[in-house]
Amino acid sequence: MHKYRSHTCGELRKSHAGETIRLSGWVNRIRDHGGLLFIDLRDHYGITQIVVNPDSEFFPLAETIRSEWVVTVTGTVIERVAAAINPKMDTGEIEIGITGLEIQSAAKELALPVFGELDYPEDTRLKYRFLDLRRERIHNNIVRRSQIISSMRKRMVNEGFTEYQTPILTASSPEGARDFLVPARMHPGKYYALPQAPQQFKQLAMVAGFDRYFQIAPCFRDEDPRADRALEFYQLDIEMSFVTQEDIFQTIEPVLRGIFEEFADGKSVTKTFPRIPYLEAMLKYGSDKPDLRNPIEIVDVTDQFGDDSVSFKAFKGIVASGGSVRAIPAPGAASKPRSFFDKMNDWARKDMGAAGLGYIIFDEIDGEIVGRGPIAKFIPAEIQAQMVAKAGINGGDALFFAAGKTSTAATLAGAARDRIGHQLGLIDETKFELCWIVDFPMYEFDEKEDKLDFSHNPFSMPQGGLEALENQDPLDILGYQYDIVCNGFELSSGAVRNHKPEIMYKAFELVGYDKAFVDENFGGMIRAFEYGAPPHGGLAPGIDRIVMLLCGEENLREVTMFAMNQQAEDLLMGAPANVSPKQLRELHVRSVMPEVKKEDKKAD
RNA sequence: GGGGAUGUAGCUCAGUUGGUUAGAGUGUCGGCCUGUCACGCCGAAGGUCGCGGGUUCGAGUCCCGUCAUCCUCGCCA
Repeated sequence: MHKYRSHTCGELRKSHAGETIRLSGWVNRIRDHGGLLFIDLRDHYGITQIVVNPDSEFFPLAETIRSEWVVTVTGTVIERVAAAINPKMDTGEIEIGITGLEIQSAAKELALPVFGELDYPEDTRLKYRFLDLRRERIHNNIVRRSQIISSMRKRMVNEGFTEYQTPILTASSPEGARDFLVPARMHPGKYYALPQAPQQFKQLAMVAGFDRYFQIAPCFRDEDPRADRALEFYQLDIEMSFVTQEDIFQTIEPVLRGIFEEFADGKSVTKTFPRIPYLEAMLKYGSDKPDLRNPIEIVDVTDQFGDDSVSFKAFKGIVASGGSVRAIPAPGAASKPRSFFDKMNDWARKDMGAAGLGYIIFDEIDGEIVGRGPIAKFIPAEIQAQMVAKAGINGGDALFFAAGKTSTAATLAGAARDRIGHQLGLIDETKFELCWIVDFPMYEFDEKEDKLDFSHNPFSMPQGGLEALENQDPLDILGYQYDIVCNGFELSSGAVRNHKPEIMYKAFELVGYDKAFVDENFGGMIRAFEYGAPPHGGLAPGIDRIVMLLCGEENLREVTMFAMNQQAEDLLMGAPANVSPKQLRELHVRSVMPEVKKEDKKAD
């Protein structure tokens, strides 16, 4: 018999009764009846109950065993009597009568109990990740992640894509996120950068004639992490040649829908992804990553508040100065207490930094819809009726109002839409609602820098091409740029690329970068485009976020085997860490520590 | 860097208007227990109430500062 096991802990059934077998695993749980001892033995595959009788020579040893020890058990498969069957366990119809026991590895008192579904502090979980990962939920998540990635590969290959690798040590590129840098030992003072994405490489692969590229690509961005954002993450990176935006949609939508359907676990998945222009998304949902499970749709009521008959000065002033007012329906909110509306207002002021949220509550009285609330008296019934009609609401509903500069009002309205949707329980948790957001603007005005900037991806093809760049107001130019959004999370970003050098130079010129800058920073790609570049495009769905959604989790760490905390520290491995002076010398690097605040300065 | 929440036994938590010796569950240790599967029963050990200062006759509780963790804003083309 094999030294450690003949079967796994999830394998044995009634049909094995009478066989002599050997199992190895962790002790999940012990029930000591004094005269009779039960051990639940767990491995990756399942749990099997071991029985030890007091007349067994191994009884004294078995009594010393504790949770999470690793043991090897030899024994006979016994069919349980009817009363002893545990229908909750796959192996619940049998148990193992022990004839041999070997302790492979004992365990200290646990810093983190494996058994049970309790929540534990993140730092403890991360420090003892090897224990945490033994726990059923996260263990299953990690396995599911592997299955999802495996399915992605299979689907991509079936669509005629080929997987290629691109460098991890590459050149820093300006714009975008902060790069992780790696000192170049052989080139004092110079640095490699870890790729934020293999963007330029996959485009170069297209120029090289490979077509239909994909990669499970590791990406690195040195920015502060969030629940849905990590320093290092994986993209299903995709690029195709000789394609229009429509070709890309037709190719990728089935892949992504297929992945979601395969792992949705009973939740419904959007059949045909709606395509929502960016401007429409910003108006109706106040976000470029709308949660379409939320039925609320925002409407613009700037004209209503601008009407001469309205005397609500705060909003009239905003309208007069070119701002906007957006109305957010709150279905059924009329029955909510005053505190519901006050709290929304407090939230807008405190969390959103807004002046506040106006609101009107609408009641149906004798067949007529009548508004009430602090600002209702400033708005004539006729104007209120226009708002009701525009928002498509009824008696018993309310309208919140977000006012300000158009972009500010839109964003505030979007945040309010999310909040109202959640608080009124309008979010259908049984759905994956996917959509394309299309027609992103090429440029936006950067208020802080007081200059024009790329709003999305500088390598995208502007709609209208060179002609648009030369003749249109840059802020009106749209790009062949698109996102995939699911349940309020941006899953993917992509574009038809700009493969013409003259359009590239012009696109950069508009944001203040001259030819020399482009040549210096994107020299490889520009050069490539001068030697026969195919029209091409692609996108890059974020694998971690997809897995997170499909596992029903709200944090990437729940689907990441070895994760960092929010301070970007690996508490298990102790990264980042000091290195020796010798290592630094070899790299021609010296640390310059930040200045310490005065009161902290203490001799130690 | 800003905002919010949290911090009490190995772990999960309770702890009232400030008032005697800070509790429970679980785990650990000891005893009992032959059909449990969150086994049960009895007992014991286990605490810098995150840390520092202040108010007070008296602080886990109130105040100030600070640290840590998470969420979030900035940031993430």
